[in-house]
Amino acid sequence: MARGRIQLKRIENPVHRQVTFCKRRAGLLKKAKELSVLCDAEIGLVIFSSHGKLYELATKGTMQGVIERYMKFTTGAAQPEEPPTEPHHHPLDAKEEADVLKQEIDTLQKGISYLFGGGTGTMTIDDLQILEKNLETWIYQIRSMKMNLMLQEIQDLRDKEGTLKAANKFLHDKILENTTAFTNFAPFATDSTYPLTIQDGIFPALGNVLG
Amino acid sequence: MARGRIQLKRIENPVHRQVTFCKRRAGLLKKAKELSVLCDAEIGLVIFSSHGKLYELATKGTMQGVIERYMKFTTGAAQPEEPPTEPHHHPLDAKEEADVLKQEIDTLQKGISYLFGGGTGTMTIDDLQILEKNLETWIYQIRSMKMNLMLQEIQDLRDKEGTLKAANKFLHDKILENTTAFTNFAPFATDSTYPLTIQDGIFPALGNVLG
DNA sequence: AACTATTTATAAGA
DNA sequence: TTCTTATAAATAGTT
Repeated sequence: MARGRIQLKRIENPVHRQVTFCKRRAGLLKKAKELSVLCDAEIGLVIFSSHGKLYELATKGTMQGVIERYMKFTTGAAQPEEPPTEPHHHPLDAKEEADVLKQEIDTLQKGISYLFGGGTGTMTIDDLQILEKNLETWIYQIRSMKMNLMLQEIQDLRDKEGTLKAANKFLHDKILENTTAFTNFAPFATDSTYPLTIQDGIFPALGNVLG
Repeated sequence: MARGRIQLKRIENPVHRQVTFCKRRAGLLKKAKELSVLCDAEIGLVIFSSHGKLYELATKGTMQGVIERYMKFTTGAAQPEEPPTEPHHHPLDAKEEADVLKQEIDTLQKGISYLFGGGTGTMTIDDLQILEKNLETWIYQIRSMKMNLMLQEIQDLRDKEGTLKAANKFLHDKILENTTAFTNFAPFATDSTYPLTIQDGIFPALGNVLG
């Protein structure tokens, strides 16, 4: 970020890499601390250097606390949706798929780095071809499956919406009818005409939805 | 850091705090990724906003992997924490996730550009192979965008469904109420009680939906 | 969400 | 490593 840009790729010179690691690590830890203080956020940051050394930061408590909170969050949030009534209510976790793709992309990126980084022969054409095939297949299969599920769910919801709209209109009309009949034939029971007024207050979106 | 310093303390104004959180969170994630790539480090970063929302970054694999490595490191040669179920992930906002992936792809594309720019200028087999992958990332980007739109539509339809369900139940109850009052006070108008029967016949899915 | 004046971070050099 | 310094990035305040 100074005296010339740098490419966003692994620094090959080990001395440069080490220096940059020191500087940027310090910067990153500082930034993390600042964000935590300024915005009242809990942050856990773990850095393993390429040599395997560990650097860590946990604001608001210990790293254990952050990890536990993370665990609770990830395992807890994934569970609570499982309505057995509908056949097409699979949780659409794009996250899981995204993680898979992210890994593939990382692998691919590493392959490219090897390829033009002196050509030390770690990645062959065949390796890349296999990698590419895998990625292509993965993307196609996962996307295809997910797309089908999503299209199905959209269709189901649309159908349900239509049914509900029709039912709603029907019931609405019936209330009008009943109210009219009621006031015509039994004016002494006018207290039962309030629903229409209350309804508009309770469901302000109703006109929008039914209109 | 711009247009005047800020105190290193919690920002009291909630709007300012939220804006700063967004900006600095993006900056921190970017810095973390850069450090990982430049210096070949494995980084796990977990951010809980003050409102409890989770943001995470794991370079080189999953957060589970980082946590396990951290555990192993801190507890010496302790057992790697048993994987609870799957490397489950919370349903992170799809747009957010797509943005992250878009950045990954941008990085990948930048690497490809570098390869082309720094090369001899002629297209080798390797170059063509990488170009092919570049095209693939474009496909992915387009699909990612489409997925976001679909997820949004599903959410909208779900919201609408909720509104309709509530409105429907309300109207349904009102009909019951009216009908009861009616038959109590005006038994001569029993023909107005038919809706409940017809309703079940016309909308067989209604019970399912409302139940 | 953009813009821009400043502050910060940092790459290169010593 | 650490210091310096020129320059790139980040971002606070504003629109």
